Amino acid sequence: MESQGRPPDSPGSEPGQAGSAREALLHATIAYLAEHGIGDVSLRQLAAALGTSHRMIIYHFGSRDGLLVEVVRAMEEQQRAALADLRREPATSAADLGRRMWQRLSDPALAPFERLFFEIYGQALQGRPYAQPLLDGVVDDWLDPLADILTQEGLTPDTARAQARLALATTRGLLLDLLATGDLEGVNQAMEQSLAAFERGRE
Amino acid sequence: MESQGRPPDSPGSEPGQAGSAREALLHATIAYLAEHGIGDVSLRQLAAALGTSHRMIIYHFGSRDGLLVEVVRAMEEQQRAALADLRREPATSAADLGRRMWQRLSDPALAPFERLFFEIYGQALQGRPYAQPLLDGVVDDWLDPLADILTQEGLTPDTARAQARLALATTRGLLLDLLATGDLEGVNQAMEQSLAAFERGRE
DNA sequence: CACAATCCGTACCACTTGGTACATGTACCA
DNA sequence: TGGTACATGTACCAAGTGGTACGGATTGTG
Repeated sequence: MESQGRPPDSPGSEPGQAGSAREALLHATIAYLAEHGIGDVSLRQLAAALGTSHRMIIYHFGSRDGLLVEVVRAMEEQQRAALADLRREPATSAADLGRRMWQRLSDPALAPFERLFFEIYGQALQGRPYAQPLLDGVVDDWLDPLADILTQEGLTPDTARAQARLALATTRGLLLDLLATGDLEGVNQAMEQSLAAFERGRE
Repeated sequence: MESQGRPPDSPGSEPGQAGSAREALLHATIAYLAEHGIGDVSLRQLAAALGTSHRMIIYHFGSRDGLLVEVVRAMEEQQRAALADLRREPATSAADLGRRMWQRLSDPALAPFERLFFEIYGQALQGRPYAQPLLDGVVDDWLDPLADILTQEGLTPDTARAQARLALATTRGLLLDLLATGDLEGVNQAMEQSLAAFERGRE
């Protein structure tokens, strides 16, 4: 008599996971936070906006922070998926690959998520516990695949790693700029300079 | 009979400003926030930590957000002062100047302030009103002086501006990396690659 | 002196917070 | 049919929130 009673709402979810109501709630939360930020959102505000009660959030995630942890985790998964996407595309050169990736990231449609990313990043740097999971791997998870691409271009492992780190930092720095100023053209020029300098170094 | 009564505690402050008690409170606040972040700090916690009462913060700054606005403003002033410092030093080349500036910024002693900076930046991107003053000029205030330095090196105004933007973004991106990973050596290597690439482009 | 201004503390308020207790509904299985 | 786990709503709580009212020092100036 170890499993009786009502199963989770929809049986089509991974084993060990709670039901799909939880999943739906999680994704709705991410969409909401992308628009409103994470800073001033209370259980009740959030629940009301999501059309449920704060009790449900507690039920599914244990606590407010429990929910936020899951949000961060889900966002990391999204990032990793984007990275996998990127690597599947056949690209002519590393620089061109960078160009395409940048074009993707600078799409205004992604801005809300990037704002959320930097907000949580900031919180994580200040030690807010729910945000900590983002910090682990926020750099390292990108370093290996980026360095891979660059070693395939003929860079030595050490240079490739440093260059990967640089590319990541440049991208994030320019995103920060873009989100603050909205000056897409100016930021694009800066990115182009960076890529051009890299190409010049390759010859 | 327009100015009678008790003057501010210490007479050594700008005219039109409130007294030095206010100033002292402000600086103590900055020091405190650098250590604890801005996210979860309430009036009362802050007042207690500063050895005063929350009433005093309201008295001097009108509201919690009023204080935070002043904190942000003061931090901007600090940034501008650092920039002025930087430009006063005679430097051999733009790249060397960049090296020295980076050495300064990557000093662990500055980490708390940089964490605070990025936290507020994140809040500003989400529209938190007190943080908005940081957003105006967070890029532009650096662009002109940096572009100046680069035009003096012989770059055309357009390239100088783009390069300035790039340098700023790279610096901030690498700081973000450094604060998350603590890997000073790795980040230094990336910065060195960036500066080397710039120098290579100059020949 | 009396007045004015700065400065600061105590007490209080209405409201919101995260979280809990408990009852209830619902769908499944034995 | 009755039990059980999932799911959800209502009511509640202690604690903390930003902010105000008000009273009182302190320290100058006329």
